[in-house]
Formats: sequence, structure tokens, C-alpha cells
Amino acid sequence: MSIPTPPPSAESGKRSRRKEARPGELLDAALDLFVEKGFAATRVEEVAARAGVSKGTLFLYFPSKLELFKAVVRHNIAGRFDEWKLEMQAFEGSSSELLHYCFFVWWERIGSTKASGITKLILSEAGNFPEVASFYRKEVIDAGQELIRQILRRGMDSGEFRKVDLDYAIYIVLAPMIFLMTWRHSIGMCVPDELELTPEEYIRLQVDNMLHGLCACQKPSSPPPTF
Amino acid sequence: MSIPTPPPSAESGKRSRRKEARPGELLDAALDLFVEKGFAATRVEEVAARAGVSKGTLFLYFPSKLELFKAVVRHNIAGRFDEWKLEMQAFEGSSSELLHYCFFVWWERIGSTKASGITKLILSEAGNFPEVASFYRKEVIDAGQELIRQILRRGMDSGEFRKVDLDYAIYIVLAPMIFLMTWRHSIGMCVPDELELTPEEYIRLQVDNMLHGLCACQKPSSPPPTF
Amino acid sequence: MSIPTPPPSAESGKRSRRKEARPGELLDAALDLFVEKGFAATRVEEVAARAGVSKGTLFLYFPSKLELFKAVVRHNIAGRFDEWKLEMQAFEGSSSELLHYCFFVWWERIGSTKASGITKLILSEAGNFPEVASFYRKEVIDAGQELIRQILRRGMDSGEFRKVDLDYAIYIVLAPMIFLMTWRHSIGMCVPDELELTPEEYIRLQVDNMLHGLCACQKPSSPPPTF
Amino acid sequence: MSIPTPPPSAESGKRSRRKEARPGELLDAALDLFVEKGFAATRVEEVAARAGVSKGTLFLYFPSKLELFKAVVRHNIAGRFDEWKLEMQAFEGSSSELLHYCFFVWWERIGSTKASGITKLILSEAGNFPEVASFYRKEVIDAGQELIRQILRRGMDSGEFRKVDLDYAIYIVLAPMIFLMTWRHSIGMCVPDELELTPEEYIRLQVDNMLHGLCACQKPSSPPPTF
DNA sequence: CATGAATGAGCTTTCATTCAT
DNA sequence: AATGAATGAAAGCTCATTCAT
Repeated sequence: MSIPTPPPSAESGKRSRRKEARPGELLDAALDLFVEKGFAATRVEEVAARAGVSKGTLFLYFPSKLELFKAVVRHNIAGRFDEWKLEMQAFEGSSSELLHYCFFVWWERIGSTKASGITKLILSEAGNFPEVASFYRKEVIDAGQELIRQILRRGMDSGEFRKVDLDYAIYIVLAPMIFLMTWRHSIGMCVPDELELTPEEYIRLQVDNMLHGLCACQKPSSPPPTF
Repeated sequence: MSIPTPPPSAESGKRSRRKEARPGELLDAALDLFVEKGFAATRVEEVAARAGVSKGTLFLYFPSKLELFKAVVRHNIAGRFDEWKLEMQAFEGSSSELLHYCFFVWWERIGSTKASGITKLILSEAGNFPEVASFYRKEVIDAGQELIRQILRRGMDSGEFRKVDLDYAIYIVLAPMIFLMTWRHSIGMCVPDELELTPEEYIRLQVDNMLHGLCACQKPSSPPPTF
Repeated sequence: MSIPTPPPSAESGKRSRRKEARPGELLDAALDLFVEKGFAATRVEEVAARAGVSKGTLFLYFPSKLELFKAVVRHNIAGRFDEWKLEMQAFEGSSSELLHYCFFVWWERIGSTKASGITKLILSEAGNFPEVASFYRKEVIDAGQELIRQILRRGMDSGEFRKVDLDYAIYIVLAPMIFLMTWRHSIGMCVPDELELTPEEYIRLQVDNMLHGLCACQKPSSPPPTF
Repeated sequence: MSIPTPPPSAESGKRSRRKEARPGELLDAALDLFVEKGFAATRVEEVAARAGVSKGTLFLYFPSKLELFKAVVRHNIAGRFDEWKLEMQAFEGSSSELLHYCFFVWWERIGSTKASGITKLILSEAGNFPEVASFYRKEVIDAGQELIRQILRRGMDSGEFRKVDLDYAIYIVLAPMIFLMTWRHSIGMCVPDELELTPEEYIRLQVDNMLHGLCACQKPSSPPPTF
């Protein structure tokens, strides 16, 4: 009315910051809920509510629930692998130590964070959204497997690791990680603290055994039996 | 084709024979669809159609979709562990061989069959049906873990395996199994034959490495570093 | 097998008696359930079960649920009015006494029996099945009203009762009856014995007041006010 | 037709005005249909359609069909009794006149309006929804009975009425009312104008007889006979 | 941009009715 | 005649999506 010009910097600044933050808040809320309840059981209204906006607003930013889901996946796989790769190449210790290092870094940055929920989510919904799954496989899994492959090759090249078929050996490293993420987001949530198992100790033992095996004896000279 | 009339004797009592077969047919159909699409995305009408009956018929045998789900889980975990336990106790080879043996038996009886889909299903839906998940944990997971525990203890008692914390070590054995089931029913379905990896070879290498480790060197005397 | 001829009279007699009793048993079961739960909330399977036959058998005797309903109504209004009429014509006491008498006879034969449920049922379902309702009105209500009309006329002719418009006066007698049946089969069932009101005392007081009115004073000479 | 643009000012806020009107419109539609067809035979889609909205909209305001039913009952018994009580206490005529007055007021405000359908509805559905019935009994019936009780006590205290057992006498007043409501919403709808009976004349005669009785003779000195 | 009332397709579940045995 | 397994048309309810404000 009679107020000539409202201070444009303060108000509009706060508002536009809010506005630009919207998609991110929605993605965070959606991540939480998708991980917690699955795609089908998550209602868009809940997502909107948790992000503090109305249902209509969500559809302003994402044209459908499925697109929101895709965006959540895409948003949470920001190329973490590049920096990781660099760290690995700069690593100066033994390959055993590198393996240890990578496991704990993975735990810190992925395994223990919300990002782990994404993996569980994808594995759960892969059947319903193959395109999302194969997108994830290409963008995330393959990059991770490549990283693992490099670590193993490094160890084998230096003579520290035995020679094994890399295409299969990567799963020796991958399996304990995927298992831990899957477990903690499903069955693990049912009986939380019964035995007080800690992920850290789980990882320590997995890596230790991955390197040295269960056998107390010397390295095998004969191939194992087949049934 | 040229057979004009199907043997009428076999047809007599067709209806009553079907009646006894119905629950099984429905459970099989439901297993397929639940595993393929998840609980929520599976429509009961689809289940009925795949079992060759109408929607209403399904509800003649199962009072609700959730009860159908529970029945599927229950039906597919019929006490397999008892015979398994006996086989294991009768086993006369080394503990390494026993571990090998168990893995391949597991693959034959569970891993490669539809039963593996159940595990994937449970892990996916655990968040939505905690009661089902904790039922499964008690009935299946715990029994499996006990079996693994016995194998490891056998090896440790005989001096064949190193001494490790059993509560964690069981996951050394469990993780590759769960991972394989999860993987094949999700991401693994997206890129089927790309690299021609076979589950058998996966298992062989996992067990081999589980026993002997990646390290070419002698057994460790010093604890691994922590980061 | 080798038994030449089973006694046909005993066995087949029992069976055919059974067979002929079927519709009646079904009608009884249906009456109970329709009265108790209403038409819509009664499942034909329940009716069959209570009658001790299968669902299919019911449809052998009654082509549809609606026809069953109609049959129930028809079956339960057997011309009781004829004998009643005779009793009334033979009655030798005063008209007041006749009114009393009729009320208590009605209570004994209708009000306190399952037959009262029919009336309540018809009143409840009249909106859904007008044809049933108007059939009931013609066959039952009108006959009852005619009976009441005769009683009142008898009293007026003898000078025992005041002159009143018979078309309306019949409701003075009908209302307490219908009300009692309706009440006992609905609201009355919620708070059964709170005050220990007995139908007999209810009837006694209704008839008494119907005859003598609430006023302690003499009969009115002036018409009542209108608002 | 020739009006090109409807006045925009009146249209502004149309949606929000409707929002406030919706529950009332739905309750009105539901009242009509429940009374007309009963609870079970009324489909929520019909209710919605009659209120001019879609099925989903109804569930925006009422979480289930049963809650809608309860709301209909609750909405139509808004404390009418308070004002009524005051009117009654302020009444200055004789108790006979008061009784007359109350009957006609009841007819004007309840009996002849849609509210009377509620009573019929409750009586019909009492068996299926005991909680609703007993809620209604407490909130409505009991309040009504209390009112009747006061009128009768007033007459008895002043010596205008004979002494009668109040617990039973209230039904002398209640029965003609309940009967009329039940009748008009059931059987009465089948043969609408056959005899041109008017509710007003029905009430007039009921009250008149309630006060003075059928007997042309003096007040009774001997108790009536029992059979 | 943001809202949230409104929509209606779609799903689970019920149950009168049919019909092969 | 009797059975009861099978059917499928409804009905209640949910929720992603739209759109007037």
C-alpha cells in the first residue's frame, strides 16, 4: 500500500533460498521414506508433508511419483567415485592395508549413511523398475566394481595377493558390503540390539578373513573337491 | 491333436483332486509373483489368474492377501534344516570339505530354487511386515546360523580353523549366500548374461577364499591396522 | 450288498420326512437370522448352515434370497385371524374386558413370539421391498385393523365406549402393539434389564389408560385446544 | 444463455465456500438415503453423487461409511431438548394442554421433518450397530423420556392426572410418537393417500384419548381383570 | 509459485448364485 | 436331491494426479 519499497534483498533472498532448496528437501524426505517403507508403501503426501510443503508443490518439481523415485536415486549417487579413485591411487601402504582402508572409508561415507538405504531400495524394487535398476547398476555398481578390481589387481601385481579370477573375485569384496547394507535395512531392524554386534567389528573380521582365510594351515597346493 | 477324448477315468473326481491341489497351486503362483514384483505390486487377481482360478477362489483358501503372503513364506521353509543337520553330523571329511559340501548343497536345495526368492522377498518387505520378518528370522535365519555355527566350531575344535569370534564369523559364511540370492533376484536380473558368470564358480571361489584368504603370504602374526 | 431288501418304510420314511421338512427348517432359520440381523446383513450361507444343509440346497428350494425373504413373510402370517375373529365374536364380557383379552392373547401368540420379529423386519425393510411391505399390509395389517375396528365398534354400539372416528381410533390400539414389537427388537435389546420393565405390565397400563385416560377429572365437554 | 460471464465476485472463494458446505451437504444426502434404503443398501457412491461430489471426496470428510452414519445421527440430534425443556417449564396452561402442546411441537419440529427418519433408521439398524443404538438411546431417547416424565409428574402433582407408575406411563406418551415415525417411514409409504388420514388428526385423537380414555363411563374403581 | 480440494482408476474383499459332481 | 467349489459383479476404500484459486 503506502510502503514504498520493501527491502528486496532480505526477504526475496530468504524466499528464493527456500525455493531453490525445495527440490532438495523433497528428495531428502523421499529418500527417507522410500528407504523406510519401500516405493509402493510411501505416499507422496507423506513425502510432501515431511518436506514441509503441500502435495501439489511436489508435483511442481517432479511430474510423477516414479520420476521422484528416479530423481532420488540419481541425486544420491553423486560421483563419489572420482575422489575415491584418486585417494586410492595416492595410497602408499600395502594392498591389504588399502583393502582395509577402503572398507572403512566405505563404511564411513556410504555404509553407515542414508546412502546405504538407496542400495537396499534399488535391490528391493529392481523387479518393478528395471530401468532404474540398470541405470543404478551402470552408474554405481559398475564404478564400484571397477574400484574393487583395481585394488585386487594392485595386490596381485605386487605379488601380495594370490592370482584369482577377477570377474569373480570382486564379489568377495562386494558381497560383505551389500549384505551389510541389505541386512541392516531389513531383518536387522527387527531384532536391533540383541547381541550387540557392531558393524565395525563385522567389517574388521570380514576383511581380516578375506585376506587370511579361515584355515589355520598353510596355503593349499591342491584344488578343493567338487560335489 | 489326434487324441479325440482324454481318458475319462483320470477325469473323474477332477474337481475334488483340484480342490486339494488348489492351495499349492495358489502358493506357487503367489511365490512367483511376490518374488517378481513384491508384495504391494502383486494383485491378488493376478495370483488367481496364474493359478488358473478366479479372484474369489483365492479367498476361499486364504482369508486375505497378507495371510496368503504369510502362507507362502511358511510353505517354503518346511523344516529343511533337520535333515541338513543330520547330514552334517554324519559328514566324515575335513571341516573345509564340509563347508564346501554345505555350500553346494545349499545352492542345490535353496539358492538355485524358487525358495531363494523368499529370502529376497522377506528382505525387501521386512520394513512393511515386521512380524513376518521376525517370524522368518526366528524360523529360518536362526536355524541356518546355528548350522553355520556348528560347522565353524567343528573346524575350530579340530584345529583346522583359526579361532575367531563365532557371533561375527557366521556372517563370513552367511553373507555370500544372502548376497547371491539378493543379487540374482534384483540387479542380477537386469544384465543377465553379460559376462557369463556362473553361480557355481562364484560359490567355488567364495568358499576357497573364505578358507585361504587373498594373501599370498603366511598367516598374520600382527593385528591389522585400524583407521 | 447281500442284504436283500432294506426295510423301505423306516428308512425312506425318515428320509422323506426329512426332505419335506427342509423348506420349513430353512424358513425357520431364515426367520431367526433376518429378524436378528436384517435382510442385507444375513448371508444365505448362514441360513443354510443353521438349517443344517448346504448353500446349494437352499437354492434348490428358493430361487433367490429375495424369494426366500418373501417366503419367510408368507409362511409366518398363516391365517391366525380367522380363529381370532371367532373367539372375539364368542366373547361374552364387556368391551373393556374384550380389549384386555385381545391384548393379552396378542401378546401370547404374537408379541412374545418370533412372529413379532416379522413385523419389525417388514417395517425395517419396507423401503427396500415395497412389494413385500404392501403384501404384508394387505394380508396382515389390514386383517388386524379390521379386528380392532370390530372391537371398537362393539364398544361404541353398546354405549360402553365414546364415539370416535374409527379410522383413526384403530391406531390407539395398534400403536402400543407395534411400538412394543419394534422396541423390543431394536433399542430394547441394547439395555436389556436396566429397569426391569415387563411387557405384561406395559400392556396392562396401556390398556388401562387407553380405556380411562390420564385425567383424574370427568369426561371432557369442550374440545382440546389446537396450536 | 445471453449472460456471457457470471459475476466473478460471487464466484470468488467458491471452492472454499463449498468446502465448508460439503460436510453438511454430504450429511443431508446421507440422511436421505440411509432413511430411504437403510444403511447396507445405501452405497457411498450414491451419497456422494447426491451431494454432487465424487466418491473420493466423501472420504475426505468421513473416514468410513460407518463414521458417516454416526455423523448423520449425531448431526441430526443437536441438543433440541434444552430449548424444549425451557418452553415446557415456562408453560402456564393445564397439564392436559401442555401435553397437547408438546405433541404438536414435536410434530412440527421432529415428526414431520427428516429428523424423524433418523429414529426409524436407528430402530432398523439397532441390531447391526448396537453402539450407535445405545449412543442414540442415551443422547436422545433418555432425554425425551425425561421430558415426558416431567410433564406427567407435573400433572400428577397438580392432581390433574391420576397416579400411575411413571416408568411405564412414559410409554403411553412415547409409543404413539415412535409408532407414527416408524409407520410413516415404512408401511405408510406403500399406500400413501388411500384413506387420507392426516398425522395431525392422528395426534389429536391420540392425545385426546390418552387423556380421557375410550370409556364413556366414570373412572374405574376396581382393577382390570387379568387373563 | 503454492495450495489442497477434488477426482476416479484401481485394489482388496464379500457374497449371491451357478453347476459339475 | 444334495453338495460345495467356483464364479464375478459389486462395494468400500486408497491415493497419485489435476486444477481452480
